[in-house]
Parts: sequence; C-alpha cells; structure tokens
Amino acid sequence: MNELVSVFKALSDETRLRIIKTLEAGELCVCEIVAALDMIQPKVSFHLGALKSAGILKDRKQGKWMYYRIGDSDLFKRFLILSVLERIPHETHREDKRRLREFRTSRADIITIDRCGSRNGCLM
Amino acid sequence: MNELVSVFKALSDETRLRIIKTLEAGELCVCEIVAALDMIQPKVSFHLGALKSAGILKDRKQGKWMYYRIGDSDLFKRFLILSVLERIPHETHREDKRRLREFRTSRADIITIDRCGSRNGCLM
DNA sequence: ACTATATATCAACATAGATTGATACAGTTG
DNA sequence: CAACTGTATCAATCTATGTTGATATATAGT
Repeated sequence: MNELVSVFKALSDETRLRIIKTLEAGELCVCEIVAALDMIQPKVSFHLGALKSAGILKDRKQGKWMYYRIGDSDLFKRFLILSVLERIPHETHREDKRRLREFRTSRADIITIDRCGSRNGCLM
Repeated sequence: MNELVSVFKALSDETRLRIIKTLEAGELCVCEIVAALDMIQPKVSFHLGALKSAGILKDRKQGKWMYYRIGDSDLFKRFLILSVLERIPHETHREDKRRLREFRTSRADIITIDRCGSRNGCLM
C-alpha cells in the first residue's frame, strides 16, 4: 500500500514527468537534464532523487558524471511509465527536446549510451 | 499533462486509496465510508471531493444522503483504479470491510445499490 | 415548527513537499 | 597542487496539502 502511494506521489509532479519524458531518449547525465529542462541543478537533483527512491529511475556513476535512466522496474511501474510517455503531448516536450539536442551537440565529451545500446534513443 | 498530474496526485494518499478499495463493494453514502474508515466526517468529505474532482469518483444525491461510486472514467483511469484495487493487501482492507458490514447491518435504512445492480458488490 | 441526521464548507492550524542560494565533495585537467 | 566541473546536500523559505472543530445547509421525522 505504501509503495503504491510512493509511486503515485513520485509521478504527481510536472517536473518529474518532464524528466521521465526526457529520459525516453535514453540515459542522460544530470547536466544534460538540467539543460533540457532549463532549471537550476539542485532542483533537478532533488527530483531525480525522488524518482530514484520511488524505484522509477536507476543511476550509474562514471567519472564526474552521474547518469540516470528509466529503470527496469516491475510490470506495473513499467506500464505507468509507458502511459506517462505516451500521454505527454508533443508540444509540451518539444522545447525540452530542442534544448537537449543543442546541449548535446555542443558537448561531445558527454557520451551517453541508452538502455538499448543505440545512440538515438529507444522505446524501452 | 496537468490532468495526468492530477490523477496521480489524487491516488497518492493512503486514505483515498482506502476509500477506493471500500467502494469496490459498490456505491456507498458518506456516513458508510466514515464508519468503514473510522475517521471524522469532514476528513472523509475532503478526500471524496479530491477524488471526485480528479474524475475518479461520481456522486449522486438522494434525500439527505450523498452516494459515491467509482466513476465510469476513461480506460486509463479505469486501469489505474483496477491496479489499486488488486494491489491493496487484504489485511489492510479487512478492518474497513468489517466496520462497513457492521454499520450496514445496524442501519437498514441506508439502502445502496451498486453499479451492477447487485447487493453484494461488483468487480466493476 | 422543532429536533435530529447527513453532508459540505470554512478557518485555523499542522505537516509535507518544492525551490533556491550556498557549500561541500569528488573527479578531472592543466 | 591549483583551478575547474559535475553533482549532492543543507538550511531557509515558500507553497501546497491534510486535519480538525465549528458551523451552515438541507432533508426527514415527530
């Protein structure tokens, strides 16, 4: 019951849904997410922490970068995440995607590999 | 996006999940829900209001009673509600169910008809 | 009309959650 | 090692949400 509440709580925030949608493109480091959402870093870290402790995101440290990705959660969480992904309107996400692209091309040093091993994002 | 957030927000509270689970038995009036959850009435009304404005519950007034039921929502909400129902552990719900039974037998004047027309609860 | 019951709403308060500037810390680069 | 970069965390603050006693309103029964 409490886990159920936690998962719903984690998903009931617009910033966190934007993060999830942004991570559809694959694994990203914090500074990329900061750039995509155009928010200050402590705020993004706070929400990443919330999503992680709800078991929705996983992280991985490499050098000075901390990479986050949509986690291999149980079926129910997976379904919720997919619903979120497909329900966020394109317009809402467009600017985030544009800023992410811009940042990533300007920063070739940050190499992220998504969960599918591809470099172009994956559909989980 | 905002509706998505509202639905998750409505579901991220233990009291509200208990209400949903209790309404699995079918349509109930506020005083029955108050008895089942063993909470004060304004509190229950507050949470019923929250669930109603998120489009999860519907209400119906008859005489001095206000009856609430799980609403005929869209497929996604329906799925979420079913997930909640099946995920709330039996032990958690047992006492609520017992108090409801007790109250209903002591109060034959409150006649509720659930969405299936049956008197024994329905599975949506 | 009077009393009792069912419910919603309000105001006051309590608690939890989000935001932000500052800072600490780890890792990297020169 | 000194300067820089990426990230987490903290304290202060702000905002949203939940809780409760009191009360208003509606309906019902006497």
